[in-house]
Amino acid sequence: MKELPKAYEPKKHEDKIYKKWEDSGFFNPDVCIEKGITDKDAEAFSMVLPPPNVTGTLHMGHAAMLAIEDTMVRYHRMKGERTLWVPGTDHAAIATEAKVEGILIKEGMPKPKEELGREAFLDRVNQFAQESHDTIVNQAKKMGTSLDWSREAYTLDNVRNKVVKQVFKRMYDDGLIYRGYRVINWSVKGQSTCSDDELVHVERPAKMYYFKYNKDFPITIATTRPETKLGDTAVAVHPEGKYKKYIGQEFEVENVGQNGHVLKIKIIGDDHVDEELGTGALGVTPAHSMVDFEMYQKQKALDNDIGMIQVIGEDGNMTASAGSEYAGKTVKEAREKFVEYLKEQDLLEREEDIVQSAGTSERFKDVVEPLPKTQWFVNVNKKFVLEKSQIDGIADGAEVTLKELMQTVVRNKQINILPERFDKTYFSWIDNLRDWCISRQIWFGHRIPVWYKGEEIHCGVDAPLQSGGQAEGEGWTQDPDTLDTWFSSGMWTFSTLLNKEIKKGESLQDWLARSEDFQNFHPTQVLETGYDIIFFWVARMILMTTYTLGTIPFETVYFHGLVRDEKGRKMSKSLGNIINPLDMIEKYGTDATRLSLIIGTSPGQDMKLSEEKVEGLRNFANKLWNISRFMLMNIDDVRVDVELPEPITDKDKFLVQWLNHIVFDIGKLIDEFKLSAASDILKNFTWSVLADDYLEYSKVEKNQQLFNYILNTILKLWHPFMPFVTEAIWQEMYGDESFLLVQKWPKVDLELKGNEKKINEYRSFWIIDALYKHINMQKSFYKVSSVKRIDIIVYLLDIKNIEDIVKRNIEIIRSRAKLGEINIEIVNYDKFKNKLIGPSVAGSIIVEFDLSGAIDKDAEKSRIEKEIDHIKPYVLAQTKKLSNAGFVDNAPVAVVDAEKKKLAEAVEKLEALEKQLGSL
RNA sequence: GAAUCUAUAGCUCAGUUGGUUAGAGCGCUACAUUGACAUUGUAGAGGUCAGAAGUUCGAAUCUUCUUAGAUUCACCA
Repeated sequence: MKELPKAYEPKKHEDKIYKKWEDSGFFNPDVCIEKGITDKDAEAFSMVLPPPNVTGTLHMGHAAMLAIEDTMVRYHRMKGERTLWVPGTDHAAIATEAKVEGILIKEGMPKPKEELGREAFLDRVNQFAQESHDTIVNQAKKMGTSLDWSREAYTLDNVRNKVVKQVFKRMYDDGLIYRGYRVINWSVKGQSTCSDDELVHVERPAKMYYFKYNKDFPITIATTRPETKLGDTAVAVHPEGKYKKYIGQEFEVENVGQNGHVLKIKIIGDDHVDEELGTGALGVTPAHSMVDFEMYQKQKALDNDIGMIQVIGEDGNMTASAGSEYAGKTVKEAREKFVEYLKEQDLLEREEDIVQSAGTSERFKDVVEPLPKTQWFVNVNKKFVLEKSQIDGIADGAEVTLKELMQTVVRNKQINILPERFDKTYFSWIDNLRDWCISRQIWFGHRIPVWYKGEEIHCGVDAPLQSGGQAEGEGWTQDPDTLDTWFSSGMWTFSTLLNKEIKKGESLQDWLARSEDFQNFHPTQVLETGYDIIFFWVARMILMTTYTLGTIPFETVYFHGLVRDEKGRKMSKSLGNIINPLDMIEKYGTDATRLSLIIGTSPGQDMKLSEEKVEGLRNFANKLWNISRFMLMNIDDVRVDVELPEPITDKDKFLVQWLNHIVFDIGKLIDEFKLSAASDILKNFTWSVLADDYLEYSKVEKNQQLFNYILNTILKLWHPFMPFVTEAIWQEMYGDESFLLVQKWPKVDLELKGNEKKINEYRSFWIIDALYKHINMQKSFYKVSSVKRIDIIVYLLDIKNIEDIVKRNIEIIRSRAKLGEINIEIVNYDKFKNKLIGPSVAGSIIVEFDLSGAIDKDAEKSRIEKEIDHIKPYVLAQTKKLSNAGFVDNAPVAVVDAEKKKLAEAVEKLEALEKQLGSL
């Protein structure tokens, strides 16, 4: 017999247990195989951790992700699968660089990059990344994550760098990566490009100006950005619209915005122009608008070069091309000056207040300036040959585009997205996808593996060699830019599984071939992440993996919702509503924190979290502890491998069939990714069925071996959700050489599951439970102290065959309901004529209480009346339903029978109640 | 402008392919409590399932519309 302390104190156990788990090596599938815990031929289950930013700290979003993933991983490990969960961190290029730059500036270095130079600056960033890396890793451990730390990866380490370069080169050779002069999103503040997906649209008030370039120009245009009009080269009108006649004409427009600024404006036709909007004509500024640039390209393809004038520079100021009066002015100053000029010249027809949404850089927060620049792009529409394909519907050597690859694997369900509705989001994103700008003008990241020497370009994994074979060839300089961070994270599922030993000159194919982890664990089974990075990351992984390997990166994508506060608002510093997971862990324990992020949530649906919820689950963890404490006090000798004994008593049979059912359901639900439902059902079973009912009944009569079996099973079932408290109990029971972490998941007794007759027999205890609850309720209703041992007579109506079971369990009832004498009589209903009795139990048992005149007649009367009011309409409705030919003819027989039965029971009950009322 | 999601008890949510007299937890009310657990137990009050129309023998569940809220994408001349 063991005795646990009275309450579970998470802090006393969690860190100690985590350390034991880590030391055991069981997070590593190789160790599990070596120690004979996992069969080497067992099915694989692998997952990568969406790498948190190195400079980040744990927030509720991470906590939810870690809780959900760890629950899946632990379940599969216990099922005996070769289970691998790979950890890692993301260098988060711009975010990290900007953070370190900010720190250095604060420390009194106004221009860190200039002052330190590339190498020294990067040293500082790397140093910072290393330090904060440990923070996030330790926080992940606090969550109880069973990640295999021996395989930890980093998006910017040597292995990842090598594979990034290899893939870049292959895409370059396939013509999918190209260098082009195009309009990109430029962050003046960050002095870098950003991709379309990194823009956040912000609503802000603006003014729309309607004007003509000059008095002689025939068409009025409208714009919110007059200053860019200094760089207009065309006016676009609808090809069939009111300005049709001007199409093809060219105007030399003088004095635009200032004396002497001449613009050549061609009138072009374009479908994009909407006659109803603005003036029905728009000034085309190819250098400072994506849409205008596309028109420019379209015209060029038609051999009609309309030209391009860049009037805003990378510093955010007007260029010399804007004219001498504007050059060097800020955009704002230029706009004011231009509008002033229009007014003076009487060219401004009207201005209008509007709300416009402006694209801002997610990282730098400033409004981006579209401008033309030579950058590296991934062409998503170009055909290439996919040599080897394991994608359904695409053969080896087929010609495809990246877009097609991304579409195919989701459409053919090789990749399943949960919840399914994100399919639509995914497809519509791909439909509108433009070429992906991958070069960034920052230093922290994978440097573009391209070297220039005059007009020559060299793309390769290594720098171009001189003929002598020394290092970097003379005269060659590497492109200074680095790659978009998502370019490297796009390879995360396979780049983390590569053999860490790098061989110079080796092809990716050979490298993959000698990477055991890759052979064993790719594709991964599940990718679990927030839906906010579906485009950034999920889509890019699909792109990179299908391209590089001709296969999928993962089979299922599971999106969790965003964690919001109890009012459904986003958690933010300014609102002061942030719930810090580490505070919750400190206060209520990791298990409660984890479960609060799983129970009551569903995929893709934002979840509201309150401290009260975590608190409630802390209570549950303690309940589980005390359930175990109680059971252990009643077991002389606990055994890990205890067998399920053949249940003898009615209550044991009842519990056994229910437990069997639960084991089946939990497994099924987890397999279907319904973690919330699984934990909810399990919690309900544990608290009300096991603790409140079964264990209470067991105080009268115990079965040690069954206790042992139930306890083992319940701890196993809970382990994936609440790893610490369950492991703590387990090790109290079996010593710290035994790990619940790697115990075998409980099995469903299929013989019992399939045997309906046996199940019915095992369930028959329900009538005893109902009888007990009925007695309890009556005592409560009549305000009889629950401990007062009153006498009762139990009348069994001789219509149901329940005599045996009631007699067998009479002691259980007496003891639990705290009764005195119980007499059992088998009677006919007539016995109750003109008598005051309570309602029946299931229409077959009537209980008479000896209250020695304690009954309040009025109270009883109103109670019965209330019950009659409740049941009467039901009987009427039910009768009507059953006399409706439409129902009886159309509904399935089983349904009709069930309804008939329900009616019969209700009628019986109603009659009894009416009789009682009459006797009052 | 387009798409998607949400609307069920005071609060947070369940409600499986349409067959419920619509459930749980928290909160509230009353009572109980000396060895598993006050981080507890028992009982109770509380809902015309956002609104309207339709399909059906039957709708919280399916369809359409309306209202409110949220998110994403696009446009922004």
